[in-house]
Amino acid sequence: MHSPTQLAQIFREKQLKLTPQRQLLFGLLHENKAHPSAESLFEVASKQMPGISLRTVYQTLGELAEMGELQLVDVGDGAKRFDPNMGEHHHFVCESCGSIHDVEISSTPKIRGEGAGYEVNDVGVVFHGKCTRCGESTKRSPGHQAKKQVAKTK
Amino acid sequence: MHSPTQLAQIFREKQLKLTPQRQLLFGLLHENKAHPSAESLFEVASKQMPGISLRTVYQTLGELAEMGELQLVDVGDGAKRFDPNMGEHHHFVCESCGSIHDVEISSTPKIRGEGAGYEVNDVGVVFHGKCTRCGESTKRSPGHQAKKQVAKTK
DNA sequence: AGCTAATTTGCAAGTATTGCTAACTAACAA
DNA sequence: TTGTTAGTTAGCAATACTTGCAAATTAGCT
Repeated sequence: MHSPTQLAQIFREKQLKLTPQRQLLFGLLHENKAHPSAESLFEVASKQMPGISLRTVYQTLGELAEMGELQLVDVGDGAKRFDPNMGEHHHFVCESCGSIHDVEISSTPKIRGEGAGYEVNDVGVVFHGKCTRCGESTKRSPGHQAKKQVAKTK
Repeated sequence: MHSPTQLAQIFREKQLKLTPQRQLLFGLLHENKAHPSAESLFEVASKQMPGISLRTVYQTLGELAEMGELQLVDVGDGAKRFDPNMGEHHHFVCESCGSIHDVEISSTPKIRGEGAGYEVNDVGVVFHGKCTRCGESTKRSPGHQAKKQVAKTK
């Protein structure tokens, strides 16, 4: 996604207000490689702006996604993740610690078989497995993080 | 997944009971290429066995998935889908009518970049776009089905 | 027919997300 | 600086999907 400064510009042009809530979120999302969920972003945002509403976080994330500034990532664990990296890439999810990493694949897969003729607008590839750290610790502890990131929220 | 007859055998061996509910579901799932959600299966099952509980459908689907008889497919539309086709394949979701089709891709993508070293256990590829029928009707109606299959439930 | 562990059910509860609306405020104008 | 107002925020209710729980039922065996 664009930098907070650029986003400010874009918002102004669209007659959208530059509220402190939005500015905070712009900053938190910028270059964020953690693939946060609305909830986890809310937690971080709350520290810097106590009282900010989870509803606002959802709202803003939704707007940014609609504007093409964020990519929605669904790794199948319930909550949607938001990724500011709009470049073509896919995701690796560690089934041990829940961390999500950007990955590049040799080439975006092409559909074959079954009649073809589909008009493909988007391809999502999600790998599940163990990340480097969790893979190593297999014979020691069952993962370096006690809980999956996802569970953190509750 | 195995045929209803084979499943019966497998269940017996595991001391699991062959209830009419299970038998019905075995039959409904066998060779089912519709990628049904628990709800949609429940609707169909209810016609043949009024009174069957949605809870039972969830229960049974969960058991079969755990036994490796069904594949869980998440296309990011809220409900999980169940696919008896355990062969290696991926999915195409029509963003117009919501239908899901099995697709084969030239080769399962391999991870490159970012340190690599991941232990990959599963790769899920989901294509989003327009299916043949919806692609055709683009200039006529907004899709051949009024509602997305998903919405059907509510 | 009787026993019992497995199963089914209904309902409450949990999680993630959106709809609605009243209160609030950024941005612009006077 | 103050006023105006359209755009925003925040809180809560409501929805959608799924699971936990406990009581009632039943398949499969003796």
